[in-house]
Amino acid sequence: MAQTNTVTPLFNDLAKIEHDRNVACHACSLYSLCLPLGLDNNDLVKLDTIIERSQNYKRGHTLFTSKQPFKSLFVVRSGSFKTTISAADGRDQVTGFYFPGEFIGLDAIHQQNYPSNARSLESSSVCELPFSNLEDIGKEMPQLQIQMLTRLSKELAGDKNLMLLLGKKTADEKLATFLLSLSKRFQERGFSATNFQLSMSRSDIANHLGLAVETVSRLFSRFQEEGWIVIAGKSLVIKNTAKLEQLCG
Amino acid sequence: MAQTNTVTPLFNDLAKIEHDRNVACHACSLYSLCLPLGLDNNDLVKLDTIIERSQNYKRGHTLFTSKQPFKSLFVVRSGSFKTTISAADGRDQVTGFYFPGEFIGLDAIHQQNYPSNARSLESSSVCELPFSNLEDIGKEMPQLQIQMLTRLSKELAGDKNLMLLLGKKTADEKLATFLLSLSKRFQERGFSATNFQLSMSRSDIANHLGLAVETVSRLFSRFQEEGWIVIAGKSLVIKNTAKLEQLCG
DNA sequence: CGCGCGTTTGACATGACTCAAATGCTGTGG
DNA sequence: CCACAGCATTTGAGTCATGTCAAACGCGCG
Repeated sequence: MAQTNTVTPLFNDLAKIEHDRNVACHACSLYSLCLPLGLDNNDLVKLDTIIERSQNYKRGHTLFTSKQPFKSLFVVRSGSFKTTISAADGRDQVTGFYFPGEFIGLDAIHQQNYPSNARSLESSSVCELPFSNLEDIGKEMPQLQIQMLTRLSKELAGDKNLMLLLGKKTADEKLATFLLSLSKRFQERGFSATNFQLSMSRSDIANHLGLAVETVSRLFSRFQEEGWIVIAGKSLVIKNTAKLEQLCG
Repeated sequence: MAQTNTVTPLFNDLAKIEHDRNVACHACSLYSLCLPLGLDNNDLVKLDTIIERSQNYKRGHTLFTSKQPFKSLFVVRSGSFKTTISAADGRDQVTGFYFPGEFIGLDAIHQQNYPSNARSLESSSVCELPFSNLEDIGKEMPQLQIQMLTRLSKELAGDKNLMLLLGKKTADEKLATFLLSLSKRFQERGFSATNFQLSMSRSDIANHLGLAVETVSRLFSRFQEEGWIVIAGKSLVIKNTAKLEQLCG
């Protein structure tokens, strides 16, 4: 249980990370998690001229939908987002949740229009990378393209694991896996691995994990009865990480 | 029903596409589907010196497993492959099937070891791209990196659709979607969209779709009773594409 | 402060799984 | 070339995890 939360607030608030639109990459608190990692100073300056920093969006803001032409990639600067794809009949699947430093729109690079939809789960902001520019400067900044390849590959590997989750895991295993995945990502961002806010709704979680809302609700209740977590609305405390790891399957 | 099968054999045999190890990219029958697309002549010559063409593997050959260090990407030259990832307890998920011209190993770029396993489903061969080299020549052949980005993005988009399938679709919808996906990929390779061989076992199909083998078997039987397909062992004939499309959900 | 929606909880239904057994196919060795 | 062994596939019967329907609750937003 002995967590080393050096400079960590009790509850994360990703929306508060960075609201200043004028912070350059080299001064951004996300520097070590974000795109510019590995770029030299010259390239960093170039990148700063390309990136467009968004205003602060409120909850439910649509970054893009599958009907819109692909123009830009986005990196979350603060807050969080979800992406979804829609079947012909309107059913949709939450394909991912995105936190500061993570890319949104990587699945769009190869085509005219975004194949998915992206919207904010809370007060949020992004850095926007116009893609036409990015392609042009590929030759000038090969290191940036390597970064892009790395990011794409990482998301791909994550999605393969989600396929394992959706295809093979039980409801218990799904939720345990999901909670630990969130935990790890919060920790990577310097927040507590055991105390955080779920910015997404129960129904978003259920949808993402291929479950019914009611099932997720029941699981939360049972996990709490068992003493593995404490859940109150959107606030989550993980009390028994080892047990959850064991549950992951 | 009026299919225009111009130069198409009755049944596809991907294993027969190209067995000559000495065919250079520019002369390869897969040229238009493969990596070199968009490269100028100079780059194509360079690429030819980098690529290593494998011998002909037999069914069940392991290209790599998740324990091995990441060295190369592979492009299927003939035959077909499946990739899987394994959970801690040994359960595994078939994450994809790969046909001539398609990349295997893209999810490995960002890390030391392959995160998944790849093995051939039939007599098969590959072109191997040692990745260290590829990274070095990124500057020289930016167009190649764009191709890589495009491929990665395409696979990512495909995987998002698989998440929709695994998370939201019924067994009927899953199988219909799967069969049409195969159909489309065969057609892209110049084969019949309605007559082909399933190189993967029922249990591979079941696993990939998040179903039990018995369910898949029953579905094949029922689809046949309904007159939508004719299935005999590994040979499939699609009789009613429209119905399957309607079933996709 | 009150309305509305998100969440929780309960009761019941069912699609798909598991277990079991028959059948069929494939590759191998005599 | 055929016979056999072993594995893949099919088919049937019964169960179960999770979904669906319904209703109460309560938090958060306006």
